[in-house]
Amino acid sequence: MGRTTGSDGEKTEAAVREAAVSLIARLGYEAMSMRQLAAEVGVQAAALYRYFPTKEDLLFTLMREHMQALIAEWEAARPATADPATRLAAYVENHIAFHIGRRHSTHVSNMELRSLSHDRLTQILRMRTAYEKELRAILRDGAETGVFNVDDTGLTAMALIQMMTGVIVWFRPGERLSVAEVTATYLAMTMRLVGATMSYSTAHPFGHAKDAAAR
Amino acid sequence: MGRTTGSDGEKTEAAVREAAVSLIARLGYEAMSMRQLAAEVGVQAAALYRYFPTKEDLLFTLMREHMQALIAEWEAARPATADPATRLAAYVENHIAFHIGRRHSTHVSNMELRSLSHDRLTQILRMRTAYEKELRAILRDGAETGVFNVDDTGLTAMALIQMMTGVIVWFRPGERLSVAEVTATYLAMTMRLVGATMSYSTAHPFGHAKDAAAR
DNA sequence: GAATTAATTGAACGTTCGTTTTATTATTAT
DNA sequence: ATAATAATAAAACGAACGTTCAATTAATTC
Repeated sequence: MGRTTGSDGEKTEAAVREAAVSLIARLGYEAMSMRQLAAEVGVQAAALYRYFPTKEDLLFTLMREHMQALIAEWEAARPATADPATRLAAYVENHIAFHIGRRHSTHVSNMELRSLSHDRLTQILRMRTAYEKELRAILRDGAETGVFNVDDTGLTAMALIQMMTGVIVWFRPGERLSVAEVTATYLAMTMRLVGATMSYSTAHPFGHAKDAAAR
Repeated sequence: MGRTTGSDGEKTEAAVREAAVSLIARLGYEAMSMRQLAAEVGVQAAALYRYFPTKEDLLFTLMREHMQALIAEWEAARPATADPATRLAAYVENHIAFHIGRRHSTHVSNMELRSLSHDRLTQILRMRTAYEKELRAILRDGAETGVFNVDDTGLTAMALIQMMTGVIVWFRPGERLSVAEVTATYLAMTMRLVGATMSYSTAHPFGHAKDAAAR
């Protein structure tokens, strides 16, 4: 009853974050109790409040960092070229890689939005909108230069994002398909969907035969 | 204190179902309390237990009837033809119309699966799989007869369903786009996505110019 | 080595939860 | 009318919830 030998604030906080993402993804935010989370970390429930003032603060922190990481990875992967097809290919590849790599975190950020307060919901949605805006810009450029055949930029962006993010619902690493195969197939579907007529280059030119060109 | 004048079991049960779908869609299953639901119906919490033995029974009933309705509507809309493109068009149109018309119910059935017991989860997933199997069969027939260009039937089916169902996330009736416009655009995207080369007929040939043919 | 700070425990708080029980009233059948 | 039944209210149950508080021990600083 008191401080535990070898206890370390930073390690405990990291363990709490990790366990929380996993538990919330599996049980849902409302269904996960602070006592359950504490047990998973190997600590008493009261100890959690040293790191997160409330349960909602914990949820918000997880979501904010998820969105920040998503935006940061896209900014790192964004190609310098102005060619819409190449930019779209990079967006698809980055999006799928990120979401497959962070399935639990994505589940949390997509399914638990209603548990946030109004202000915090607005913050998260702002980040999401900023990320989606990048895709809309690519589609618009492609439509204007005639390399894409898109009816409605906004609608197509939403459809593509739903399609791509949906990969986490059914994809399980190590089963029938590899990440590279899934990415290649989604890339091909995306290019057909937007009616891409020109070739495009990809960040992984030697990964798979289908990567090389659209049609 | 006692039976209320004008009270009627059937009406109360219907009111409970309706209020439950709406409340669960808005707050989530775990976050909705039986007292909240009762208040929405205008009744005491204890009265709910006359119609549903437990909260989970209520959830399961809502989900089962949602899935049954989805399958029933598809069986009613399924065209007699063997032409894959026409069948795919009918599937897309039916799917989007159903999900836009039952946004709340869809939200419940898609987001609250983890609150079901193992056995009941299995039952719901079985129905879902049966429905998705229909789409896979259409894609397979199209791929085999050469009218579709599809890499992976199962993956494409999942991608299409995620894309189509995702419409409920952003679509709001009475805003920028009409249901007919959304359906037509999704149909066009679907046909490009599967690489359809032939024309197809639709159940709503006069609804929109884009309905008439692929490309 | 003493004082300070960091990390945690254990117990408790008031609230709310799903559910049950019992009594009471409206409706229906006889 | 009277008996039977259907539909509810009111109150209570124990359990679990998020959170707080005081005490206690480990690590760090001086």
